[in-house]
Amino acid sequence: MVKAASDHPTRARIADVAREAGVSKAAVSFAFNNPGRLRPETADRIRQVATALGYRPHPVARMLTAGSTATIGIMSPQALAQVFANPFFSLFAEGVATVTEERGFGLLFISPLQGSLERAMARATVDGVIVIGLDRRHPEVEAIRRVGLPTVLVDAPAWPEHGAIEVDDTSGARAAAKHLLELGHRDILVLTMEPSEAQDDAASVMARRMRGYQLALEEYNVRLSPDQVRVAPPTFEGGEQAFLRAWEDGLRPTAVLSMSDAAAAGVLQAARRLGLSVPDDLSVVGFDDLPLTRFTDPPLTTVHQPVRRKGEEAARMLLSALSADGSRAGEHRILETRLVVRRSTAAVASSA
Amino acid sequence: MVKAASDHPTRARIADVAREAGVSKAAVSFAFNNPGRLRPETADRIRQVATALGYRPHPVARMLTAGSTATIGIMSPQALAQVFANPFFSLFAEGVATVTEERGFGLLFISPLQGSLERAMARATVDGVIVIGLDRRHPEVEAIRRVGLPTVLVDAPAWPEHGAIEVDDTSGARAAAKHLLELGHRDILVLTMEPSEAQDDAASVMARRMRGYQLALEEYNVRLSPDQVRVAPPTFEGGEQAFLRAWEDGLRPTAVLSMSDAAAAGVLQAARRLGLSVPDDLSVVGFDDLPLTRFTDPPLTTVHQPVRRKGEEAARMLLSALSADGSRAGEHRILETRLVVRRSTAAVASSA
DNA sequence: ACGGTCTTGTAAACCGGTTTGCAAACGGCC
DNA sequence: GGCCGTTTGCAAACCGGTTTACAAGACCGT
Repeated sequence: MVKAASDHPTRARIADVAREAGVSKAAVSFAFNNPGRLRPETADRIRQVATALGYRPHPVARMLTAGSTATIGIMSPQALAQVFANPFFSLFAEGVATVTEERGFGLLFISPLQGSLERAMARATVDGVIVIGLDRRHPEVEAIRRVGLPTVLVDAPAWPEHGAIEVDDTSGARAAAKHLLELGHRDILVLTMEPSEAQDDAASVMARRMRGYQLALEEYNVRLSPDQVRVAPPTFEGGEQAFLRAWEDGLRPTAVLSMSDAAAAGVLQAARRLGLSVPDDLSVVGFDDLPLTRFTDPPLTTVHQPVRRKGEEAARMLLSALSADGSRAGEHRILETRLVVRRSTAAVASSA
Repeated sequence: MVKAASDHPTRARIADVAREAGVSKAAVSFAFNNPGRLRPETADRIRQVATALGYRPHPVARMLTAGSTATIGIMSPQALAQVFANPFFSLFAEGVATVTEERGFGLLFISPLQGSLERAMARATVDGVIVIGLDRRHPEVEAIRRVGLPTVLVDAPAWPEHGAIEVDDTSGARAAAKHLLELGHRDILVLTMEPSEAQDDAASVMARRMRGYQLALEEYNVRLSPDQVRVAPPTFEGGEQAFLRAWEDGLRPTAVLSMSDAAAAGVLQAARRLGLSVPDDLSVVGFDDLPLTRFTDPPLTTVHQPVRRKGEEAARMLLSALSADGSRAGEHRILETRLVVRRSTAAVASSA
């Protein structure tokens, strides 16, 4: 292995400082971490030599003896580029970051390395992991578990020994559908986020949301044909395309239930292109209540979930599991969702 | 120091595996990293014992001997929460991530720890750093330099020995202003991102953009009163507030030059509230060309800068500096900007 | 002058791996 | 049977710090 290259010429080590200052390595270490053990003037001299040499203790070596990294990982199955492109993640990370930062912890993003999450996991120098976007079926999850790193699972039912944070997707989705039904809509297009195989896992976010929709629809005796459920990746383009295609296929829904705000925003755009007025000709409901709903025209009716708080709670749980007390070790929280009615929904037009 | 707590009960160490398999530590190491050195069946047996014990080599220890962390840092002076809330950063990080990930590097975010970037720096286990949002005046930059970590500075002139990536802010800003002037606008409100002290540094992004605006204005003999230059934090709310306040102060600009897209979007919203039609009554130009411009109504005219590519280039430069060849060590690149005219700008109304 | 406590510093062990140098066992060949 | 080259494994050194256990002086009281 070609070491160096990383440490430019060669950085000063503790031994260099010790030699230069005419003391032992231990003394140098004390000068930084336990100055009380040294005569003040000795400590000063050592520190001076250290700064003169541009010495900084090698963080990795320090971690090794400390036995902890003071860093936690956020692990997700997507490539990092996708993660950052997704405003949902940014918001979640924001929540995590506020608490880790406040407690002096670093934050490392763990994403598949050469396609393997496990490989990435093996290289990750973290004290604990927050897993998001991974349900129990993923084999990686079992791998993580075996490694025995403290873990909090987000949006997925956890094993009893680990913490978990979920959100009441079903109620939120149900409220969204009910809202449309109460406004008189019967012809509804549903936009889900991923192909339906992924929905088979009853524990997945999408399955839970779909169940919520269905619950409300059944109350009103409305049936959804398979044609009325379409996949729209949670992006602006995803929603735009999906709606346009549905329109081309002859569908003429009066309302859209989207599982993501981004796709909902795309639908807004598509509607404009088709000359449809929102909400007069078409009602649209999103999901998540991301900041981007502030930009849309009209402002988007959507299901709010406390994404940032989800991140905060996950971080707090994990940190508590790390700190010896471990009070919240196996905790399992479900946060609430609620419908936020803005201006993208209205009563169905009286006739065609 | 309370070690453990991080390693749940106590994870298996290499010595445990060695004892259990009846071999030496060296053999265990070989079984993973250099199986050729062992008789195949021995290697197999060792690996079996290892997985049985749930052993994974301690990544920190590994780093220490490897002499490299295979991780690079993105350092910014803002708190992480702000970083993730800022779509500009997300986009930049996206660029960085695509190349680091592809090359098998991890990504660590470095932000001030208890107010000190230097402290954060000291704890960061990285092979190199990409610095963004920090100009040369920051004392921390000198500190980093002393530490001698390979560095690439983004949006700030670098020292000769380090790489740097900039963007031609001035030309972009100038084109934006010129565009408005050609449309006949003479009464223009400028929205900058931070208080003016920060603009004093001629090297700062804001100063460069302001210079671009001024250059165009001078060409048309248009003067800006101090009142016409306002601070709007690069957020939706920032732009909204700033415009409303200007309006209250009696200003009646026909156009707005915003240094951020987010603030520009806020202006759009404010205009709507004031009953102004964009672009008929008010023209708005943003900066950066972030994805959010897709959501605004009307689509935002803005200055495009290749944010993602900036991230990619920065990462590539740093990685090249790390790899022994170091071909691009002291490189200094300036990427282009260009005006993207969409639908938030139009000729000034013929009269009042 | 002597034993006891405090101060100041050092040597060595340790964290958990990787790598080098050496040695025992093995096999082939003359 | 003796010599030599491979295989296969081990012991020990090392990465760069921290921490423990101990020692040498200084200081103190009696």
